[in-house]
Amino acid sequence: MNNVQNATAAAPPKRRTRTRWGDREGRRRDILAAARTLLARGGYDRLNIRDVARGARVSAGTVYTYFASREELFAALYAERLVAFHDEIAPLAARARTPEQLFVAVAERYLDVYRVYGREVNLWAMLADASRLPPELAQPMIQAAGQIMGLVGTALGRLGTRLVDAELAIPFLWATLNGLADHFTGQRHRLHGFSWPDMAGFAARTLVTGLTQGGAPPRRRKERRR
Amino acid sequence: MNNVQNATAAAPPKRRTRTRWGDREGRRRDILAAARTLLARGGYDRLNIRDVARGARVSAGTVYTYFASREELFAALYAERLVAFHDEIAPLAARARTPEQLFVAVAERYLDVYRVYGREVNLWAMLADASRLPPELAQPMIQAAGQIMGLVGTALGRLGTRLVDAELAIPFLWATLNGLADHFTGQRHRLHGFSWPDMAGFAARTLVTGLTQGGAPPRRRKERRR
DNA sequence: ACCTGAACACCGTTCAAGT
DNA sequence: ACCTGAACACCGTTCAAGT
Repeated sequence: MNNVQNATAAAPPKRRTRTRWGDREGRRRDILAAARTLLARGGYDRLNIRDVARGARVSAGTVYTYFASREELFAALYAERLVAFHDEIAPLAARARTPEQLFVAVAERYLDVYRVYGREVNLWAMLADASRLPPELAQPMIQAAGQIMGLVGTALGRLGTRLVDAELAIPFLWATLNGLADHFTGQRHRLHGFSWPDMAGFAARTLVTGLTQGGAPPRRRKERRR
Repeated sequence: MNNVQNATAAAPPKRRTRTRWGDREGRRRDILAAARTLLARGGYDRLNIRDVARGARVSAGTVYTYFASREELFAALYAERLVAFHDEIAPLAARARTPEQLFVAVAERYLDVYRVYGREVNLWAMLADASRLPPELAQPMIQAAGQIMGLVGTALGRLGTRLVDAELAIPFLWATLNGLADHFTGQRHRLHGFSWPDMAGFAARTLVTGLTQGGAPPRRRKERRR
């Protein structure tokens, strides 16, 4: 879906020189486009309202007639990115032949998302107290997150993977994936020498083994199945 | 000049009421104490240089004669906190009877560290390009981190836990622990209903199982050992 | 009705001036 | 020698004033 709408190159000047007034839709897109560019260049730190305004050819004050805050502007782009992420991993999830492959493919793509959107701001914290984000921005994010989880769940089902405790496994995987992404999008991983592919593969094998065979209380030591 | 450098308890007030001048050691402690209080109250966001200065009863400019930047002041406290963390978990690591217990105990304590120091700033990224942090601040952090890893390694050895690939397992565990801590110190975990003890226990069982039994390339399906 | 941009209330950091 | 605090260069955000 997104691909068609993104053909916003060479903005069409309906009016004369001053297309400005009236077209709020178009200006909103201009603002989002300028913000997207800044974000891609340097993450949340680079998302400067004055730069956004300059990029969208409006004044700083005008940005605030479209988005209540810098955080909200960010949230709008994040929601959009989650949908794109879903669309990216959908074919990969359908194609994966093992749960390990699935994990590696998803993690690989998630790295790009995290690099731009995941570092400084915790959007889910904003979602948690609902008052902070207007429903029209919160709802798409929640929906996209749900669809991503559904996608993974479906793929695991197709592969016949039986998780020990799916309810706990999903947030656990989500936290783990964030931890790995944080590790590898920062410079922290330079303190040891491992590459992302090595680590992603190792994590995939470890997690799949743990999530399909683990889960019994730690004391018992007979067989894995009685 | 002074041979007995370690006898710095109870700073001698050579001057009258204004002990201020001269005693740089003491003032450095004042600044760190003020910063520590602010940090405990609200994390990196609350670490405001003007507030630190006020708390230490010096001017804002003076802070910069002790620490080159806000980040460096933070780093000094972080290094200190890592040493305290090591001392906290040392007896727990010695007492743990299973690797799962070890993980839960360490993770539990780490949550407090992460809540204050781990959120906004990635110190390890600073460490990675060495020029950004002076050696006298970097060295204690690296040393503390090494001692913590050594502690965990020793405990695992005592318990007879054989990791599939210890070299990869350590950074993997570190990333995972950070991911879980981030999940539970933010508000994100409210989106599902699980408590920290439930999740910590689940993570412990999953990771121990995965790290002791996993690791083989995903295609082979015979026994765990040939 | 919609937009502008000066102004406000903050930051981290610097540096001439004081003692 | 050491400390001060005004000043600088930035922020996100607001709002009286323009069109």
